[in-house]
Amino acid sequence: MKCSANSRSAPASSVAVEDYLERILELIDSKGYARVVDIAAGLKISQASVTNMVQRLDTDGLLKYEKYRGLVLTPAGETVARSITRRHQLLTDFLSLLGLDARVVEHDVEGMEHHISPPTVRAIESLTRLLRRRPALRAQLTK
Amino acid sequence: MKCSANSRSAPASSVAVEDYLERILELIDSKGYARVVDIAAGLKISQASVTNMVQRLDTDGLLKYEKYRGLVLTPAGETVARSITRRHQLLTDFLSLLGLDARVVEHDVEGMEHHISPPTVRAIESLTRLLRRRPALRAQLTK
DNA sequence: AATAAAAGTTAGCTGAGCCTAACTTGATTA
DNA sequence: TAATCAAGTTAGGCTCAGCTAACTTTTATT
Repeated sequence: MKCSANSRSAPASSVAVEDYLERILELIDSKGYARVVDIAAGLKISQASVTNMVQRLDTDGLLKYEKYRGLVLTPAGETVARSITRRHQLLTDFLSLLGLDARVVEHDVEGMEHHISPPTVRAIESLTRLLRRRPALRAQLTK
Repeated sequence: MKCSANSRSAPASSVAVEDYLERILELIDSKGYARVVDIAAGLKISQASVTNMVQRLDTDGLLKYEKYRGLVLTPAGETVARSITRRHQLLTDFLSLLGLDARVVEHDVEGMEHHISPPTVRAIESLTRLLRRRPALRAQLTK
């Protein structure tokens, strides 16, 4: 067969989907629930766009959504959300260790986090540990 | 004023625009010219899509395009193209030094290259030099 | 020079993901 | 409890960047 592994699944979570799930997980972890209005504010998009996407994420089995009532992540959705969150945290740690400005870090991480595959995540984790373990290395980075 | 620096410019080169310019530069550097059919093959999209985009890039001042005749990059286009090419090369070198498989490197670089800003480029260059200079460090990365 | 093949273009369509405006639902409070 | 206001939803529209099918132009072959 042409398609990989699971025959009836969502179309390999796009950048937008990952951004939504990441934000939703963060809201749930911090406030206990995720409202449309907060997701919209967090992603700096309109509430209408959020409603739309949330309906699609429900259809795709990434969350359970009840009109006007609220939403919860499904295990599948939480897996994606945790994965992107981990990549976000890792890249933030890594770039920060290189001495980059927090604003640059945030901006670049937001772009990069959607594009690193598991082996690369592991390799950067390894490198990050090394840089932490041996602060002297960091001193050699200037210029 | 609200918009930055130059009032009448292209909309801050999207991922797609960067992909086109990168491919065009590579074709010009290797064969001396860039044909629609080769750009299409390189990016794995239809010739029609290339024609469309090339017209837009002309409008945006990133290349000079003459129907049926061919195209050349403008200085502005070449600047963008060289910048993305540099980022591509740098990320490829960097991830390869971490011991990642060539296919993974290629895939991830293609995603990441559009999202690293100049300070991050410089920081990763610095780190890459360090890893090259001290091969023993690389040995400590496994696990 | 005629014709066949390759390259390039146009027209029209699609889907993702955003928007605004107008409407509905639910929560708050007078 | 009724009115108000915040939150949520729907409808319709836009841009970007891709597609196919049909057509035109250029190049190559005979």
